[in-house]
Amino acid sequence: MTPLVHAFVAHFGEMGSRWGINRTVGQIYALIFVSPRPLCADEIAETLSYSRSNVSMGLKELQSWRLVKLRHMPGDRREYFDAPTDAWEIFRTLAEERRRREMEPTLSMLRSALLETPSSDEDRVAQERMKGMHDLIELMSNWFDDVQRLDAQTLAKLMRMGARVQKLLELTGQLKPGTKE
Amino acid sequence: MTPLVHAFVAHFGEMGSRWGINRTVGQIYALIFVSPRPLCADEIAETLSYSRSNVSMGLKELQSWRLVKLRHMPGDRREYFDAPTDAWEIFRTLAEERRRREMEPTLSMLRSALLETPSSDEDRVAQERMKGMHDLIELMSNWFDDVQRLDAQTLAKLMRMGARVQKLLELTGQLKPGTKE
DNA sequence: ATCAAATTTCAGAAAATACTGAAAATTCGG
DNA sequence: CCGAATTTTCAGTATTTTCTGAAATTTGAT
Repeated sequence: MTPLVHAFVAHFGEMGSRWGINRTVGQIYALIFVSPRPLCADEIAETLSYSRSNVSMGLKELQSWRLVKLRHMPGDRREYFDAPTDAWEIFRTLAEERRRREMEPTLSMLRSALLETPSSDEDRVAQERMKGMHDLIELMSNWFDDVQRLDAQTLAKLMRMGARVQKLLELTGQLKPGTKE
Repeated sequence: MTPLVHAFVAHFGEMGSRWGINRTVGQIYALIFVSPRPLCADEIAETLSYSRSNVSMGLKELQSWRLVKLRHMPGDRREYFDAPTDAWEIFRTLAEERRRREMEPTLSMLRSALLETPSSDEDRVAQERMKGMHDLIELMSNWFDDVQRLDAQTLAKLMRMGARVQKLLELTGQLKPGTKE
């Protein structure tokens, strides 16, 4: 590993826990991401000094996140892995997986909590707040869904417009501030 | 705790680790969020059966996330805590803190990695990929910044428009698909 | 200033998570 | 279908993180 790659891999190892993956998984991903060619488990284990079995589990985890893809090299039975390099594609995948893992379970818990008949004033207050949370999460979830369908270029343009989008829409009369709904 | 509140608190405890906070912190937050009045550390420790010191640390953590606010009750020297109930405000806070904790460190690592002179073809490939990642993270970061400034109502409207925003902007001629930049 | 009430700190215990090596299972060329 | 190459599983160990209780510190009313 060159010093440049080493620094990148180490950073992903350190950040891993903040991102909800562990050190090994972070480092494996980083290594595959910058590698000019697909890597097999043995090479990864060797490079990062992790046991073969740990790398195997890490690769499973990365596959479940859809962050790495399984490849086969002609005349070699080993499994090789590479990672999408298009940042937008990675972002889409991550957003989708995070929604699925971090938002959906909460959304369904909230949905059923809101169906319960409140047994006290406390419960009524609690349900009110859960309603606010539920509605926002649902809105965000649907928005994500929607926006996922735009192509990367359009999305990039919209992002570069940022808040100016609002001004523009006001002009078209589609978005009048101060109007309900 | 009523069964309704209990279910909510338990869910936040379980999801905590996925969200980058621990079980205690998740439960403390959930409890404060649905409570009709501010709570003091002792009440929280009592209700959740955690030690007083654990609750103290959890509250520190929640304050560092700006998810709970310190309050004082007249004639009582204990510290009470409540949480913003406006879902949009919570979302803004979370987005900002997550950017700060999960994106900024990586952005600065990438910035310095991109300043290095590549020592090989491997490094050149690695830098190319890091550039793609850097540019997207930076774009998202700036977009967040920008969008944070819009008021909740406008933001909600924009989200409800979702992908339709694109169609509308095409009409105004501000966003022509297939045009570079 | 004093002192009791309240909060924080921190070293060590408990719990959860990550990692390894050996054994089991799978895969595929012959 | 045999057997070597490869991957996966899993029980046990190591590491990290969380949690507690006791002691130290801070706070504010008198």
